[in-house]
Amino acid sequence: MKDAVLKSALQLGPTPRAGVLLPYPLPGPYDYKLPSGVEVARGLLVTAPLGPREALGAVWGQAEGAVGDNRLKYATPLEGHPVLPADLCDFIDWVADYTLNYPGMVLAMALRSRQAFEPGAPRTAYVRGHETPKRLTPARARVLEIAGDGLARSVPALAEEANVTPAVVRGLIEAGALVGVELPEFDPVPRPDPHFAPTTLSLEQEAAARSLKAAVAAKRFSTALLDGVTGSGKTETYFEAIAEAVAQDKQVLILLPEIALTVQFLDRFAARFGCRPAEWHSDLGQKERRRVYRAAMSGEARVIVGARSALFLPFRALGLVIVDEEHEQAYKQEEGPIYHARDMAVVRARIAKCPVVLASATPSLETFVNATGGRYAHLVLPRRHGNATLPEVRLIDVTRERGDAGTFLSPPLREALAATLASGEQAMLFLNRRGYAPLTLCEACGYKITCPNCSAWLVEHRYRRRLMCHHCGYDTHTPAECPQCAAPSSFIACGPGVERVAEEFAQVFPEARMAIASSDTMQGPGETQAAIRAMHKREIDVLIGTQIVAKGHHFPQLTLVGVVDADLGGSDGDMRARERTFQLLHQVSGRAGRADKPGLVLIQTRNPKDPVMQALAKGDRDAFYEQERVSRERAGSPPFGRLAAIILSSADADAARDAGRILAKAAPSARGVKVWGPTPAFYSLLRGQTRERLLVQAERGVDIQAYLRAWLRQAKITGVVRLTVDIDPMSFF
DNA sequence: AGCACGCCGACT
DNA sequence: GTCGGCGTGCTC
Repeated sequence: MKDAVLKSALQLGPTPRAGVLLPYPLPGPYDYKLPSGVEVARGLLVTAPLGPREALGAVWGQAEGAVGDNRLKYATPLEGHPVLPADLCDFIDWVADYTLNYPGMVLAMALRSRQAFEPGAPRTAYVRGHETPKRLTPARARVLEIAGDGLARSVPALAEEANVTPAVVRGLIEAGALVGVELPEFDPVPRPDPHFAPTTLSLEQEAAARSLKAAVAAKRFSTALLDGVTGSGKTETYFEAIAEAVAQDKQVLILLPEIALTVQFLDRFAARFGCRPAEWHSDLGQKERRRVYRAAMSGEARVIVGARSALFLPFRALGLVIVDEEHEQAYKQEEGPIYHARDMAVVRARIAKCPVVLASATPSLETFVNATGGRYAHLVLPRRHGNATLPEVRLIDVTRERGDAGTFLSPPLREALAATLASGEQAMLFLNRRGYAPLTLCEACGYKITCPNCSAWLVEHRYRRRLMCHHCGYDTHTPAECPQCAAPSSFIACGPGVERVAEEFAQVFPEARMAIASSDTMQGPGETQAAIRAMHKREIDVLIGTQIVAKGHHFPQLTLVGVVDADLGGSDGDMRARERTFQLLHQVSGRAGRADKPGLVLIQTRNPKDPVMQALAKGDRDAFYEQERVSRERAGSPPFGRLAAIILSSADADAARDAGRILAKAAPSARGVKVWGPTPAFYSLLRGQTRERLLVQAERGVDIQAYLRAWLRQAKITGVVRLTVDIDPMSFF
């Protein structure tokens, strides 16, 4: 086969040459010969020999010619010559350039599911043939009767319907009584119907929807922030934009921050459009992956909901991109090529010349600045849908209102819980900390139990009777005696985790029915759903949980939310800490008091004067954002300045530190650029790797990528130290 | 990313 | 004397 290709190439005139991008960390495309007659088309998928192996790659342009002709090997187009869309190729180049990654490694994200390109295995189904078998047993008769309706069925389907073994069906095929017909590999992807069940929108929703639909109809790049509190109906509003795009025969990409949310989302989508959209995320089965990938590439899949990686799907006719909960941290990819999916979604849309909609109740400051500054359209949905009112938020100063030592529910919170339970309503306690206690220390000598692989405390998980590292998964049991001073059973638990709050709650309210929801008490999403269902069915009165309960669940009877410790994550120096705290607590607060019942939110804090707490108590989001904007502008922080982090990691601690020093010394001086560090990363030891960080801070107009490229080109980091660049890091550490 | 080539310690 | 450690370099 391959010989034939080679031979024909030699005989039939000139051999085309092409630059082929391969999914490896190579500086650029490699030159290959193509079989004669094959056009050098950007995006053409090929297999190409690279050293000892055969790699999947894509034609990226004309051959460079730097490598001698005699050394060029043949790349072979994939069967059917599938071509990656031009806008995807441009996007890949752009991302590589922006994130300072090898283009091949970015291409690798688009080619992740290799199987998607292998020739499809068509399914064979069977219909009644002309022959009638000589021996017509009752089993055979049943099969033939079913097949008599002319509908093509697979062997297992026929066998099941006729209640016979597949062997009977095989026998009939053998006898010619059933004949095979080839079916396409997959059933057709259902097409969302824009007119299936249009929603009645409020006036504000209607106005926003009209604006979004106009943007879709304009078929050019634009950006809009859909800004509305929880329950204001953002989803229904952007569904109208989706309806418009589908009606225009365009494809839609909806990004969600995590797959856990999709089940609910898929159902809502189906209620509006008559079928579920296609899904794309990391734990999709191989077959489904292949199906969705191909359907994206053929244009058959109109709407695809996915996590970050869906940005790299080969959409044939992308007409709208939606980033829901655009402020979510989960959009930041922290491994491999580091990128922010929200920002890349904007770029993807710009290259595809289509609108992008960012939706949030608590936008990132970057997006807020862009929207209020006029760069993005700012569509505001000011009210909750229906008559539901926003909850009342009260701060509890735990430095004054404290209970007994070692308790975490203050007297006012206990009173409110008691009142809520007495009135037969539901409550939620929120604490963004898994496990029983975040720190275990020796009472005798002060020794703190830490992870051997990471510079982090081990967290006690009392249900599992383990001490666990939340960074690398290391776990162990509590030692019988202190490894430092050998004092027996001297360990005490410090601080609260959800398990400990649940324990205290059960002591105070022994008759109340409660459940804990945390990513580790739950055995996967199924159990989370169970806890949430129990809450819905009122089988429990109180749900105690981590962030997992903060997102997207509507409990009509939930009228009280207690935030056990609002001061977590208040690490000063991180410019986004306040913003994040605000976003999280706002989201949690939004759980209280829906469906006409007034809600109450009690926030326990040691700093009631803090602007974040004040903003929450007064319900004045924009004043808080404005204050944050000013402080960021003053500090030259994003979006008023640019940041990049360089991370040096190595199993050899000294090597990482040396590399950091050498690199810092080699930093070129440039106008408007400051280089900080090296300093140990916040978790300086992570999974056994020592990590040093340098931070580049640049003024807004500086080409920070060019600066980094010039710097890193001359300072070669070698061997055991790995260098990673994080453009637009989310924190300073 | 793989994989091969190439120089220094504990084994048949 | 060899087998094998992983450090460096190459793949069109």
